[in-house]
Formats: sequence, structure tokens, C-alpha cells
Amino acid sequence: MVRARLARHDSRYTPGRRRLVEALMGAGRPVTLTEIASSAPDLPVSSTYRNLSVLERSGVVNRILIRGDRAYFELAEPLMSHHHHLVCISCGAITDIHLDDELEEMIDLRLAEAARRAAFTPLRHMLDLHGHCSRCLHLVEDLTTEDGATNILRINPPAHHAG
Amino acid sequence: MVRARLARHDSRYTPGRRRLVEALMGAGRPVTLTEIASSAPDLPVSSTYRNLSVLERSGVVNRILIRGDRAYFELAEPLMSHHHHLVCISCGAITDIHLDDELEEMIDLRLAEAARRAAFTPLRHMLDLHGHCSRCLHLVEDLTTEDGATNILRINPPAHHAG
DNA sequence: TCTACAATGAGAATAAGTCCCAGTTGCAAC
DNA sequence: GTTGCAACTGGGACTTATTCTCATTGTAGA
Repeated sequence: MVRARLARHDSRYTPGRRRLVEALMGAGRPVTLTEIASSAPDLPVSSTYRNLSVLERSGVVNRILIRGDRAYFELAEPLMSHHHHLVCISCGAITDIHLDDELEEMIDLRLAEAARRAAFTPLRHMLDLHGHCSRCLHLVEDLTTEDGATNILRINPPAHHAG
Repeated sequence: MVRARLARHDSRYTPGRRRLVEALMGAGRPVTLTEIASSAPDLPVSSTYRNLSVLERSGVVNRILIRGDRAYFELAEPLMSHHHHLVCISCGAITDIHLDDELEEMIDLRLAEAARRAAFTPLRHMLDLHGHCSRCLHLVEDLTTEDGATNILRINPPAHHAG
């Protein structure tokens, strides 16, 4: 199936690309290029970047932008089931979560309405929840202010950070 | 109100920060630091980066990560009403959209359930729709394949790109 | 086998964003 | 108003993820 999607873009399923797909399968969570590189040090960095782009263009992997300083990669549907993310804004840890189909459909429906009004052609929605994981919560004194403002403390990632 | 939120973090509402808030108000859409810099060339880059971080930490602006190569900034709630984005993956154009409160509440409810199971403390959800704007649609031949894969073409931003 | 084109890999190049530091400013206490 | 402390500023150096270049290699099909 990966091969077919690549072929559709005149691209080949080469050993290097297979290694990448397997690495993403093995990780089971979104990973950065640095993480891939450290688990497969023989893969050249430039080739890995190029191949991740090719795989993305062919719809095999998704590039997810959660932190400004680096990109995360994960397998696209249907290699990976549709899901969303809990993103810790302190340490960057990412947890996959699933929502029920009814809600997903309702979201898609309403987004499609808004898209039509803007003459926009939808491809896929991205829904993430930003907050603090249990290990970072203690770093934040109080989460809300008297005027209801969220009190976001961007703190240097602690030692346990997962990304 | 901006001043109060800054004061909560032992920060001051200086002229440079006021300029930034006014620039974001004037833009009316998410903008990059480069855009801010070109509309206010006298603001030093390093100060602008620093001040945007301070304003973000105080809950005055939101940093939105939509393209991997740069960050966008917009005013946070309630200076700006809660909204979501249509993001063109070809040219990067961003359009603000609003969903009805009922759906927003349902999303928050289900996300909160998932967060509780993961011992995660929610702060805010991010929901964007990725696709192609009307001006970029012609760059894509066919949007779906026979196996249902989305056929995403990442193309160099055309001349009209909005950021 | 030949040909055309995709893929590779090493390093140079790019650019967003951060860091540093010396000088300045704002706020609060006296 | 003076003073002291801490926040702020600005310019440039620096870091680093990502992209680009290009010469070489691999491969599918004629």
C-alpha cells in the first residue's frame, strides 16, 4: 500500500524509505528527525529529510507542527488510525487520543460548511489539546487568573522531556 | 487588561509591547514576525521576539504553529474571540473561522474526558482545517486516490501567498 | 544493453529563533 | 524627588533545524 501511494507520485519504495516507515511504526508516537537519526545512525540526514518529504507528499506520513523548533512525523491514515494529540506545553510530550466517530463527523460537517463559505477545499482537520502533563503540572503555580486568563508558563523543558 | 495580565508575571506594558499589540490588532489575522518587522521596521528583531514571548507567557498573544518554517502570532482571548483556522497547505494563507458554541462545548467535553484519563491538565484546544484555498486548488490535479489516500502536493508557495 | 530519470549522500547554505551583555528605564520605597 | 532594584532594550553573535547543490549511483523499461 505504501508502494502504491509512492508509485502514484512516480516515487519508489526504496530501502531507505522502508526503514523510515518501519521506524515510525516502531515508535508508535510522533517522533522528530533527531529521534529517527539516533535510532538509525546510518541513515544520512539529508536523505532522511528528503524521504520524509516524499512520504508526506505521497500521503504515507504526516508532518505535525506542535513546537516551533522542530517537526514531528507520524504515519498517516490508514496506516495509523485517525487520532488527536495531548500536547504538554512545558516538556513537549505528545500523547495520542481518540474521539468517537459521532463527534468526528460533526466536526467535519461544521468545518466543511465553513470551508464552503470560504471557497476552501478541505483535506483533513487537526485537533490538539494543549496543556500540562502530570509531570509538569507542579511547575505551574495557578492556572487561571481572576479575569479568567490562562496563565501559561513556558518553562525550560525539564529533564524527562519526551521530545 | 493587557497591562494587568503582564503585571501578573512581573512584566511591564512598555511602548514596544504596546506597538506589538496594536500591530496584531491592526492585522486582524495571524502574522509572522517578518510581517510585523516590515510594517514596523524600527522595532528591533531581538526585542520583538523577546516581547512576543513575554506577551505569550502572559496570555496576551497566541503563538500558532501551522507551517514548520515560521511561527504566526495573533491576539489571545478575549482580545480576540475564540476561533479556528483554514490553512492552505500550498500557499500558507490562513483564514479565521468560527464554530457554534454547542460544538465547541462538545469538543471541550470529550477532550476533557480523554485528558482526565491521561492525567493531563487542559489549557486550550487547537482545531484547524488543512486544505487548499481557491487560488491554489488548480495546482492539484486530483484530490483523492482510488484507495482513498489524500493526495497532498506540497508546492512552492505561489506569488500570492499571504504569509 | 541502453537510456532516462529517480535516488543517494556529503557538505554548503539558509534563515528562524535564541543568547549575551552592556547600557537604559520604570516602579516603588523612602 | 532620590535611590535601588529589577525589568527592559538593542545590536550582534550564535545556534540549529531544514533546505539546497551536485556529482554519483541505482533501476525500470525499451
